[in-house]
Amino acid sequence: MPGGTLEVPMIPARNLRRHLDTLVASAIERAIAAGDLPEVAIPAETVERPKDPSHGDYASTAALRLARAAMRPPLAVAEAIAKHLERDETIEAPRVAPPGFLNFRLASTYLQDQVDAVLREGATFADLDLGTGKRAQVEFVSANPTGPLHVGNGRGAAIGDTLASLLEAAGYEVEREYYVNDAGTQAEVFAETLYARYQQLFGREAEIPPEGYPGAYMIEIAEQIRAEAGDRYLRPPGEAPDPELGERGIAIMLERIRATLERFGVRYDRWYSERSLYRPDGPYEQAMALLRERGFLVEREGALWFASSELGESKDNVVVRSDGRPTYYASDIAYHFEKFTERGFDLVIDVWGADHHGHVSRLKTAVGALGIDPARLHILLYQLVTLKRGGEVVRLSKRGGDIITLDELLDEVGPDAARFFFLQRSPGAQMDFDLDLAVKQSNENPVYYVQYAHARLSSILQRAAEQGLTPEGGDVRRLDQPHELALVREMLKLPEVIESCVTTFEPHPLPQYALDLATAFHAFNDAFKQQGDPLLKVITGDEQLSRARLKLVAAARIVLARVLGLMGMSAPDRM
RNA sequence: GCGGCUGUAGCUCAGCGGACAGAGCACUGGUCUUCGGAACCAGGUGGCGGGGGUUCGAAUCCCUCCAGCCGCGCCA
Repeated sequence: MPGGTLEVPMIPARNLRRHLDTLVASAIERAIAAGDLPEVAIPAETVERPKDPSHGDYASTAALRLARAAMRPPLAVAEAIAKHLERDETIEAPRVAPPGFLNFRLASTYLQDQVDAVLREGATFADLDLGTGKRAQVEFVSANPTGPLHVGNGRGAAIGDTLASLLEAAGYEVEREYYVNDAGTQAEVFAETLYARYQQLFGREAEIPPEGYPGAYMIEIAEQIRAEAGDRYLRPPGEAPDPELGERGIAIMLERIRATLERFGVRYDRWYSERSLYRPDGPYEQAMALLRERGFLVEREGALWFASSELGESKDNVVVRSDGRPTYYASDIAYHFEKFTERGFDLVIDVWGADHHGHVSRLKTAVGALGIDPARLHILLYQLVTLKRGGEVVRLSKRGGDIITLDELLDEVGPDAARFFFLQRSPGAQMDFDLDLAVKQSNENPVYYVQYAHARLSSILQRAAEQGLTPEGGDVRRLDQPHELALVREMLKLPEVIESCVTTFEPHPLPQYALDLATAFHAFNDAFKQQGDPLLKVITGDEQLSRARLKLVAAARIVLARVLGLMGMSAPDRM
């Protein structure tokens, strides 16, 4: 640190946009005070990133928005704002561009200083404080433990897990949860199917129920139980199965699901049993009591209904069937009641397959009826996945039980590529998963392009270290080449990318950003080849310059590793 | 029938009120005796499903039509 000079706290990259917004707003105020602009309301948040980098790093549309109220041409308004704009260390002089934009370019010295800032912040670079002090829960996958996870569940897993990581980066304290449907009809049918397969192993005639699970995995589970417990669950013909058999089967299925997810890089903080909602004086009883108290429960046709039509829903919905058993809807109400009250999450995110979208509004209505602000619940829907191979759609037939499992996908393309491809598309878009492209270990595959950049970064640092060269003592002011500054510019976008992902609850900008960052690095790294100038290499004869560039390399590596980490992908040092 | 999602470059998809519409793949032509070529540079490609409207400005908002998918059980 240079001594003697006044230390002004540097504007961190994560606050740049807001900082520029403030600069523009106060410039407008001063312009008004000076009589260069008439009295007008000051627009908020006018600064954005222009699509075209030649327009600068940021641009304000304030003049375009004010023109009408100010009764002046937008260009004149822009000039007036520019005239009064206070400059600081972050930007160069703003430029006015037709039809009335105010364009900002980050100052080279600011960019250079950010390299040191990244090195100082390390893995916490790009952390935000949006969620500081708040607790969030992300519940995802939550597939019925009645069969193996399929490819669609993989999409939900990638989205949910990455969203959780993004929330953590934004300062939230996050819990990842899997809701286990171990109660209800599906679990019963599963148990019946399992008992049928189990009996078959002992040579009995037994048929799986019409709506049962025909997949071969049910035979495997039955075999596993026979191997562990012999004929303990065999009952006289015609009798209902031992409830413990079903439980044991579900436990086995769940363990398989857990192993698949682990392989995919997903770890849960909690596996929440649906059945546990029904404990005495538990969430189910409490939630229903509260709804009854508030007059939202009505008995009709022998069943108990939630009077959701009074609350704007298209119809009422059954919560307790006429046979006395609660519906899944009742479970979900109780489950969410428990999330908000007993566990006190500030924010709850459910990641669901789009086939459940009809349930979204109903659940939010119920949450509201329980006195909880429905805005605290965000339900993220993702569309179905189609697999493609050789340009042909891989047909998925659920009937025959020959779905493509997530395990099979992981066998074929590996977790890193699978996650990258799942994350690339916005959740709302149906996606085609191109197996051919995902498997390719070549430049055609964006996954390797990104990871390769990380490996190259690592390799440079290592090679330098072998020559006794480290970033230590490098002077970032030596970083003045266009490719160097372009790389820094790209690095500084990460906090904004994270903020955007978190506020929209959608992680899909991450892969594109990873690609952009990798591109900026590759261009920087190969500039010397392109320009035929060996002095542009990181490791040159100029030791001080080398150290400065090693700082840039080390900082870029930190940022790229962070992005890969957020996506749940590995950041290899060699490939 | 009602409701939701989707329709953007040859393919897969971003962009969702602002500056000539972008990325990856595919395609074409170059670079470099390579700090790892799984690299770099350059190039063409569409005017955003059709129509109407709002706006200084629309792929982005509104209306309508068309197409695909999903939902509308005392299944989850």
